[in-house]
Amino acid sequence: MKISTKGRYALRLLVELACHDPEEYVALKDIAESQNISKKYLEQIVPLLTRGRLLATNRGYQGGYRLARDPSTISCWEVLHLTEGDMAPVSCLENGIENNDCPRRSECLTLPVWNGLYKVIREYLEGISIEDIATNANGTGGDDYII
Amino acid sequence: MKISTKGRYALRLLVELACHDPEEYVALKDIAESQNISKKYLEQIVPLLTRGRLLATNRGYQGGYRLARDPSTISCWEVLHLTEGDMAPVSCLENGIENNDCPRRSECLTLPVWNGLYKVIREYLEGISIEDIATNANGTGGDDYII
DNA sequence: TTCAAAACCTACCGTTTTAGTAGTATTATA
DNA sequence: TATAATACTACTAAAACGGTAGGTTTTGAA
Repeated sequence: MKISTKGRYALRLLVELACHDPEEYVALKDIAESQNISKKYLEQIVPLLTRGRLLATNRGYQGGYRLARDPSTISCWEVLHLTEGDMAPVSCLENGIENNDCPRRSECLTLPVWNGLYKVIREYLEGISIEDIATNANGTGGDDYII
Repeated sequence: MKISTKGRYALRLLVELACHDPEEYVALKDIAESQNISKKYLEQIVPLLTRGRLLATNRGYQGGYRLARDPSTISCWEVLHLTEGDMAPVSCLENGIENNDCPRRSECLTLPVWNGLYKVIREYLEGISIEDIATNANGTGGDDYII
């Protein structure tokens, strides 16, 4: 039950970009350095975000990445869904509870627990935007977000 | 970001026991059969629950397991914590946010996101007991728990 | 007292996922 | 055309996952 480095690094990268001029293209090298993440590994993560239309890219000299949308419209959920794949807490829910082909489905008493957990996680992460994080919008100076 | 079979099987086992006479010892063989889970694999999971004082056990002829506590006092959180280990969504939080020794800790903008996620997950799972599941306490006939 | 049914213990194992590294190709600008 | 950037693909060591296998110990009944 862990978020992998892919999702965590992607989030940090997007937050960092949200702190830059929205027009400016930032090179992966610089992000990797300031975030202390392997640039080569980031190269592998970033295409997930460009394909998901979260990042705009510029190749060649002085190229780099910038946010493709306003950071207030990009939710954590969207980022993690792109990088972590399906965020369902159990595989039985991966294609929606309706398309569950488990033979025990109808009698499974625990399935509603997982479905509710899925919902709780999704709603929490949908409620936090990249901008929220970049501006430390929980504000209180506390250690967590209360939405 | 998945609950493994250990946690899922453990939950199903406890729910099944909650449906039996609380005094009766049920053999693992029977649980494995009715739940369609490898008995040998369950043998590996069950000690986690006995050590956690959720199960009482009886060895030898006509032995088996029964719940050590009233199912209304056993929460999903407790079960998953015992079987899945620390349920923190990122390793940075595994020993509590205070004992995080990451050098980036103080400047890490994403940490509060994970801490809040941790909280949301914990509170949801703490709110559901084994008895709730066994009696299908969400009641509505819906697909998830709303606590 | 012996037999059988149960829990208990521990080693092993194939597969998948994770967290990268490495090298090359392509693109764009000065 | 040199250079600095992204893009793509292959590889890999280590860990986690989901079991299987085989033996030991305990207990109650015949």
